[in-house]
Amino acid sequence: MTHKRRSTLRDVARQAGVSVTTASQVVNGRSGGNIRISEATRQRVWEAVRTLGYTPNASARSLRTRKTNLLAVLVPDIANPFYPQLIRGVQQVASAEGYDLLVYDADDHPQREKAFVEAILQRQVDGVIMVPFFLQDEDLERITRANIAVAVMSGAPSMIPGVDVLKVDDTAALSGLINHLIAKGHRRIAHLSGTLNTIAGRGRFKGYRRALKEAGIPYDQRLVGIGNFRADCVPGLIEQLFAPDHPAPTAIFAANDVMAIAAIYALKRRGLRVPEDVAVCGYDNIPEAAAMIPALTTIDQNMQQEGRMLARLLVERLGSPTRLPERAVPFEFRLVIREST
Amino acid sequence: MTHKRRSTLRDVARQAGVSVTTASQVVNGRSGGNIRISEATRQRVWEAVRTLGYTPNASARSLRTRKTNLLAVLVPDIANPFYPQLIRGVQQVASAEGYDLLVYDADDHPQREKAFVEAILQRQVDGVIMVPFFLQDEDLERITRANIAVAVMSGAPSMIPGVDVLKVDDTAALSGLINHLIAKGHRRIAHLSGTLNTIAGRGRFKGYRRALKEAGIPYDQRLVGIGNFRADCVPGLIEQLFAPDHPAPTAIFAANDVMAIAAIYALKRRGLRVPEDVAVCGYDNIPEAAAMIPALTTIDQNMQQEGRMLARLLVERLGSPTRLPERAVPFEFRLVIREST
DNA sequence: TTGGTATGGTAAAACGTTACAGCAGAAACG
DNA sequence: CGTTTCTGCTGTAACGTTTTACCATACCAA
Repeated sequence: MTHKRRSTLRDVARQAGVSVTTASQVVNGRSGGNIRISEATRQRVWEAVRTLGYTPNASARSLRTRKTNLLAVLVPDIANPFYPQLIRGVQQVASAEGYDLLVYDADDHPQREKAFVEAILQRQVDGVIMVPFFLQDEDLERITRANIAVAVMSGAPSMIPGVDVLKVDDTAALSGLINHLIAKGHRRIAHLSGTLNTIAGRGRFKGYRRALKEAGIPYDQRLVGIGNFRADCVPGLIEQLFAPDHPAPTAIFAANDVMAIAAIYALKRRGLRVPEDVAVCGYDNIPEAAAMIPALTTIDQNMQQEGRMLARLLVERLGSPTRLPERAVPFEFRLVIREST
Repeated sequence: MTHKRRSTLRDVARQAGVSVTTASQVVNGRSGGNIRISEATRQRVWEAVRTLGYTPNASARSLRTRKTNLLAVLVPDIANPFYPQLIRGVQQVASAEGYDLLVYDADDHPQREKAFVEAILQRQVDGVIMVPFFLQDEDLERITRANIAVAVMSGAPSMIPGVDVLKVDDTAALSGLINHLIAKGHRRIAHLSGTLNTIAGRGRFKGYRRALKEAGIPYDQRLVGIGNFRADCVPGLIEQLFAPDHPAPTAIFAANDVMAIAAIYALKRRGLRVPEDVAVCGYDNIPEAAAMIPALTTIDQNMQQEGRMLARLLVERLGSPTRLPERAVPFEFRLVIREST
């Protein structure tokens, strides 16, 4: 069975008895400048559009206008509840502005991030939003050189021309969190780190060390477990932290909520109570954090709103006729103290 | 600052001293049929590609070939941990096959599902994968008429020509689950339903009623709370279920894990123990289900693998020169009994 | 009349690819 | 040596839009 050809603007024009140009102008709702079309022809064109079931061909349009109306978003691990929230936020403004969204899940593999770069270059997307874990500045520059707008969420605001960044400056929040633990009397505070070759992983680790230093607590290597932001690594790390060769921690700061929650369960399975025996806190404030028992103390970054902000930076840049200077927007953090500490 | 033009196939051809046609053939790695190109020319073309940093323009290519290499996936609620897993599965095979992925989060709004249809029609995506909650058969037909391959995950296998379906026939699993509860001695089994105008919501509700009937347990309207698949509705529903005007349930079957987990916490906050006082089970087997305490009894549908299967159905259909008949692939369920029952 | 200026349109050339048909030259064959 | 058959390549026409420049007519003022 051969499919009947999808109707084009030419068909519409013929049907309405006008030129292709006119049909195009009507469909695109042009009116400014010296484009004038009588109400009567408008009607006829729309009528033809309706009877033929015409839908514009996005490829042709993009080819001509050099605009794809496509945004891409790269996340390190879509299974982490943090990122779907971010994506939702991005999608809300993207779709309100007429953009569709390409989503790439790097699944924590560096080469998938690289592949992302290649893909968007071919696709000629209008803009990208990324939470890069492995990509270097040179990769970003390659993208901007291809005239693609970029907004990144990052802790290292390495000002690349034309790249907007949502600046994750969580020093204050991290200090607040650690100080909160200290105020509760904790001295042996452990850290479950994220992947350390990522910016977020390093940032949180550094924040932990800095806050300890400020409080005059010596750093103890045995109280740090190097993890990967995922739940699966946690049981093993807890094992290490509570090894009998050194005094056990009384509090744990995990690099994200996913690990913190996993830690709480691991502790419970060892017969330890949270927060009575060990206090636990996380980072992200994912939905589960508020719901669980004990409710998790954490740092909130309202991911949905962050997504919206990133998308907004992007569409502003895209909408502007002149080349905007890059911006660094700091993002608000909130220390959310709940039952787990 | 005006950007330097991105180089095209013409530039490559000129640089390599060959025709555009030849350049195209080399880049696309054509060799079959009567296309023959000497090794020497090949080298020169690739050399030119490299020095010019040439990247094919996807829009132009799509326009010409009528293939976008784009797949779209529609999910009802990306914040439900079930769907990111599905998306990941889809992406794994999609990207292995050279497709990029458009993701649409309906956020539980019917009109966003409608918008999805419009979007993919314009985009001329090659195929779509959907978990439609509100869309009707006629919407699907509209999509197939536009020559777009469709694979849906659905419990109502309404055989539309050209639409593959991953058939969610969970009757056996549901019976197994309820029978497990009955075997444990439960008679007053409550149900926290999902949104009832969705296929999944109705299906699970029906399964619950059927299983009760088979077991000879009378249906009690007061043991059913109409929910929405999200955690936020649960506390109120628990309130109702345990209202003093009727005997309280001793077991709860929630329409998905997200609600089941919320229910467990709501019960704990009321001072009830799970499973000693009330047994709770869910549906989906999201990652949290295994990790939490008490670990959740649930029905596993291995979402990542489902995503892979859906994507595979699609790419097979796309790869086939002849029009394949629609297929209905049943999907395996597994009753996962853990600590919560 | 002449010229100027709105008004409502149209023709043709892009945008960057790929598909199709064809065409030289060399080699093979009788 | 004439014909056929490979080999390796090229020219041109699409694909469906939007943009630019231009063209009729009609109307109005001088």
